[in-house]
Amino acid sequence: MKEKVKARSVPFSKTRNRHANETAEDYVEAVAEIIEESGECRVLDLARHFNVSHVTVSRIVKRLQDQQLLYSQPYRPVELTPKGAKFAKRVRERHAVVLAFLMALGVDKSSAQIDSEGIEHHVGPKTLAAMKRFLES
Amino acid sequence: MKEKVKARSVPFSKTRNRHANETAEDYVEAVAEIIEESGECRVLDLARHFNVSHVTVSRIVKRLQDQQLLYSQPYRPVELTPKGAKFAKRVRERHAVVLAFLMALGVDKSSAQIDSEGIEHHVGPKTLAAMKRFLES
DNA sequence: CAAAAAATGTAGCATGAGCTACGGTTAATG
DNA sequence: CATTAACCGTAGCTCATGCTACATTTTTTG
Repeated sequence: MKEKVKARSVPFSKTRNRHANETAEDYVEAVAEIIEESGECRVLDLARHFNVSHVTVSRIVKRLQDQQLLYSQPYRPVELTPKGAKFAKRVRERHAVVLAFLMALGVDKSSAQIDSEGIEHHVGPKTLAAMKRFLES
Repeated sequence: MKEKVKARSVPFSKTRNRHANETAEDYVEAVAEIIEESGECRVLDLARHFNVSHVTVSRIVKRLQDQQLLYSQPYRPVELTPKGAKFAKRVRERHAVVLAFLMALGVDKSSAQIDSEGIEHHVGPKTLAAMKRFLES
């Protein structure tokens, strides 16, 4: 007889959850950019953006909709909820700071673009502030 | 009327593989540190280090052994293969540079330690070189 | 406006990383 | 030296992210 599965006690320190949060940041950021560039964001736009199948995208969109970051209806474009738009704004600003910072450090644009996309998720408030100070000097 | 959104010139690598590689970096680095500090590295040392169950550790150790980065026998300490030792050296040096760099930027030690552990995995050769130049000036 | 093309959705599978429960080994110690 | 404690392995579950194959809906077009 199997026992009942107990509830998780510490949900957010673990790698799996951290990665899921990074995915949320990436998707919300991409949705905001694609809407800004082309007026609307389709599932396939995201699939091409992340170089991933549309299936992967639509499952993640569903989860982010459950988290009230995105909104979409079947066969319709993906939109940002107000919560998602605020989240996207923060993420995009942080990304812009990291990118500008790396270039100011002397990293070429191409490398800076690649590295900033990985680094941005791990830049805490203190580090972000330090990068801003550096950019202003 | 919407325009096509083209895929990024340097697309995201597949997230799952990226994460697996980060895990390899983290584990190899931790094994090297633990051996240096206490003479040997047990599965439970790693479990405590990453705040994870021993089951998770032993599965990952098994995979890294298949990749010839680690070596272990049942109920025995985990060791680095020659390949793993070289890998660990590179990873630890990069980590040290990132940590020193953040502190030199003015980030407090505690924040720098936390952020450097996330950032290190995404610091490419060009960015690493730029950080080293900064540290020397 | 019907047929073809494009876009999405669903089913079902793989792998990585997390867990608990349980059992087997090794090391400590009374 | 027999127990106990610590350590480790295996079974079997969840969830997140990948996929292909196939079904459905929307859009384009002949």
